[in-house]
Amino acid sequence: MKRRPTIMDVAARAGVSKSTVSLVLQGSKQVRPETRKAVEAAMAEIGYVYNRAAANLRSASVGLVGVLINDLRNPFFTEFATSLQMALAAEGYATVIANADEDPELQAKLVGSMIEHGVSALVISPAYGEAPGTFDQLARTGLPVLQVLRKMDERTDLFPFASFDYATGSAKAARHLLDQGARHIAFVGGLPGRAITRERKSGWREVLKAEGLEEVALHGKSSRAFGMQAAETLIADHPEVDAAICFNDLVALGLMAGFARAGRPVGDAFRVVGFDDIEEAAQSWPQLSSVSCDIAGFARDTAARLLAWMVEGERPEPELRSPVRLVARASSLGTDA
Amino acid sequence: MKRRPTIMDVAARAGVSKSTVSLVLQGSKQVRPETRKAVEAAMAEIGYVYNRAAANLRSASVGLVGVLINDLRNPFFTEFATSLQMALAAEGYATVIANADEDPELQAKLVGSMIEHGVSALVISPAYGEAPGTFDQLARTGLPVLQVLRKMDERTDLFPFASFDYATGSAKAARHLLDQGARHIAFVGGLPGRAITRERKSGWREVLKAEGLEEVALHGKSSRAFGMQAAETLIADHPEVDAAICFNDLVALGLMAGFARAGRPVGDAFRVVGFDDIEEAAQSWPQLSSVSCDIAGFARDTAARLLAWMVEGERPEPELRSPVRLVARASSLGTDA
DNA sequence: CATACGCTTTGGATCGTTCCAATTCCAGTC
DNA sequence: GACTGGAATTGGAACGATCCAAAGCGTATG
Repeated sequence: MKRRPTIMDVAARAGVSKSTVSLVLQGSKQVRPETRKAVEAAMAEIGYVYNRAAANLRSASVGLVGVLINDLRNPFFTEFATSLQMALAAEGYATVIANADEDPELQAKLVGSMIEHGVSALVISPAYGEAPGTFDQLARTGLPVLQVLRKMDERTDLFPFASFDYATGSAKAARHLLDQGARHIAFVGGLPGRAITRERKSGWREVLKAEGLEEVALHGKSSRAFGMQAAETLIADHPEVDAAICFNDLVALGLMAGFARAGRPVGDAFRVVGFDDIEEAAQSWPQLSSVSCDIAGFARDTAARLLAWMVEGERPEPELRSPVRLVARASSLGTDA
Repeated sequence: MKRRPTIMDVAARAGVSKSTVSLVLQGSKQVRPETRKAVEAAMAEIGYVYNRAAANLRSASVGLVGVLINDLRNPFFTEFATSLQMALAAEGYATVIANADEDPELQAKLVGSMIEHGVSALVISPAYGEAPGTFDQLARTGLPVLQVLRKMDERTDLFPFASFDYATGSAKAARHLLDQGARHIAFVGGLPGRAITRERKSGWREVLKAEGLEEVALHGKSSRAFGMQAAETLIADHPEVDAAICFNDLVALGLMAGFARAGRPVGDAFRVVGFDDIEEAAQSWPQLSSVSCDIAGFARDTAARLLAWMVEGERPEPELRSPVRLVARASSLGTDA
């Protein structure tokens, strides 16, 4: 088993000093082109691979960004993570993605592991729950840390927060359903007590209040399964309800499947709007109306804000809300449309 | 801006030498419990964080595994990656996940980046296409590399391969559809010419040949959108077809949505079986029959094989096929069932 | 009281890179 | 031919951990 070649081996092979090799590696323009060529040839010949650990030891590490996601199985978050990775890759930054699986303890472990591995910044969509000291540990490192999509720590001066303007989206959805003739709009999904549930309900609630309409809300896990179950509940216990805003598209798709199973397909007699506008929303039957969050664009903005912070030292504003857009499709417009 | 504390600072604070601190970090049992306590207290007080780069420099790096996935947006692969990460985390290994986005060049860059960051092993579900020298580069490093789910490099002695026994699954699905009374079974989805498409078709083809039945196959991207389009094609051009085996569940769900849109819901007059048994299969309407690949179990097995290789030096067998299971649901049994 | 023996602890060398100050090189000038 | 100045190159120190051989310490043994 031969050991991995180092810049010393490259230097010997190319007949220069290790310092010169280092300069070539850093793309310095003060080495003569011929020397550079020779060094590069030597590297190729002996199969040299850069040892970033050694480099990071000497100079403050740059170039590795940690992305920690509460639930990577949710396509919305997957899309965010992969878009962010691509945006950062375009700028020459490597990314490590990890999945906390909604487990605050695992999340704390992963944060520790990322810091140990020398990430120079962190983007985190936190898991809810008791995370003793995770954010204190982060604060102590002084690393740039961005909270996105969810907020665990209120110190947004330390950990700036960015998300979407869900409240306005929710209001848009409610107005749209009223325009389509709905009179009894339920809210379905979302765990009670969470900030994001409050936000996604707030616009709906205000519109209903303004119109003097009654509020029906069913809370639960944000899954397809809960959506199906909610369909049964609505049909049995709230027959007057003729439309629903769902916490997210997964719930909405489950709800539509539930109505289909009961022989009452969604579209004309019952209208549905979801949240997130995942890819599948445009491909379901009927096509699902949804409050569209441009997650890829959001990921690009996040990358830009993070880089401005890392490179220019320009601290982002503590709280940012990206605008959302209502995409009306057959599930709220009716199947003839 | 204060610099990050080192073991020297901890040592000074605890009144011991740096070597002792190092022993504590490594959990050596030859330090006196009281000394350990003192060191741990000192670490907590000054907020010490371990610098893994420095450690890896001295001792051959252990504990970081790279996971490179061709398409992380596909829930099947997301499930694999996250399950693998959790299985490895349970053994104390950190994992970095990256998404090659079906781009061989990006894949080559990511492989390079992972090696630079000192991963001690790699699990890769490769993107198809020209990847000049990516695997040669890997071979030179001598790292343990496992190919999973897809095979790019035929040198399975160097890069052992593991996947599912799709051929048998495909045969099971075809037999099942015949048992349900179908006579004209189409195969839908999968890009032509790819090994995985051949595998997932082969069992179907053999069964049809044995029964002397005609083969209809529609190839295309493995997406919902293609499934919907395929539904139209089948209805228009192949009205005799009364069942379909789909390349994966996404295509099957799209196909079902397409039939629903055409007013011909799947279940009794037309039967469908998919591949992968993703979570959504059990939650669609009608529920989707699927060739179930126990991806979480597969991920656990992969972790075990990888660790045996890394730790014991026990090279895995070059090719492994995990068994699959047909899960029959309403989409093939009929909606009354 | 000297010796031996575990159990703990320790100083120095080391890993592969970058940074810095110093040196060499080379053409141009007086 | 000596001197100058900028460009190119170089050797040594440094980064923060681990590893190793050796030393310290307290107790049991002869």
